[in-house]
Amino acid sequence: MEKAFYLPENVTGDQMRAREVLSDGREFADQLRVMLSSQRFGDVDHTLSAGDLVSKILDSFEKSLLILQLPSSLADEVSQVPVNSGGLKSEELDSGPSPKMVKDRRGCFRRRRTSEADTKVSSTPVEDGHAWRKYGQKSILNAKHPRHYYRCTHKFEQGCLATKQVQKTEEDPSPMYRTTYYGRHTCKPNYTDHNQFYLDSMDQRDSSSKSILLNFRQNTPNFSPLNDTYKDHSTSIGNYNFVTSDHILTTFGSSSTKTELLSPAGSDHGDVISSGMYSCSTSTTPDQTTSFDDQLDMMVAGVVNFEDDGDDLAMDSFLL
DNA sequence: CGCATTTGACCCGT
DNA sequence: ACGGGTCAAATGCG
Repeated sequence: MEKAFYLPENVTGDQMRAREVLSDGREFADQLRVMLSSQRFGDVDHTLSAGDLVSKILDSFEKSLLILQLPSSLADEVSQVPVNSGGLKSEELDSGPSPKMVKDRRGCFRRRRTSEADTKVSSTPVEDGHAWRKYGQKSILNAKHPRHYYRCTHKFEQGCLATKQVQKTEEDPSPMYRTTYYGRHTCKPNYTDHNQFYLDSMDQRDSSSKSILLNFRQNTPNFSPLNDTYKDHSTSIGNYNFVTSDHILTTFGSSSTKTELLSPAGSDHGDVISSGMYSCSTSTTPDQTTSFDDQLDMMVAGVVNFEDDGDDLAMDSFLL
């Protein structure tokens, strides 16, 4: 089934709001470019303020994308709200946990409807660097093994609605694990998590540890930042910057894992944008000092394109 | 003792 | 009615 990314009619208000937010992002990116052109990397204080700007840019993108995807994403979120979130629930909260009333509320959640799902199949259970808490297990019809249900550990602290399902499939040569992710991680993992994941993915060095780069740029065919120089050093994890060798990588956006993005489920623009991480990598070597500024230009240009032509996002993705 | 997992109940969509 | 997703009490574990 194909998911409509955006329906222009009846959403002019959202469109205008998205433009406003994207304009903010463009302004922040511009400020960042000015900042970076006046100073080079290596200054700790400067890096911190640049990080603030990156966060603001990120926030603008996140908000605008959320606005533009409101029809579907909102429906998904609403579908996960307890049915009895009205009078009955508040009544119980006021009177304390009465076992019988609590029992009556069991399972009173609407089932998730058709939301975006990313599926990954691997020979071992996926280690995606996120903290999951198991909340259920079901035997599935015509399946030899039960399905396991996980939610983000930070669901209640940070309202993160990401969930995943893991099912062992009976393949002939060896058992495979099918992991299906629902929703995006809106939580902020701590540095320890990130560092551990970073180390893990660097250790594994297999196909699942490849990074994906979503580069905001115009359709300029002469620009190819992903030459061999970049391939071995760029790793993107969550919202933080990582320097590997002589490269600095700035990662935008939150995502559950990189490998999720490689699944067929993210084949259209809407899915990729909604579930992906948006990153921009560059080098700090002297002969490539213009790269970061160029890419910031392209990131801004991508926003401009978006505003000029809402249907054509003019964004390309690359595998590193 | 606090947190995670297990497991049967409960509810929703088809 | 049934299958699947989620809740929450019971249980396990460090």
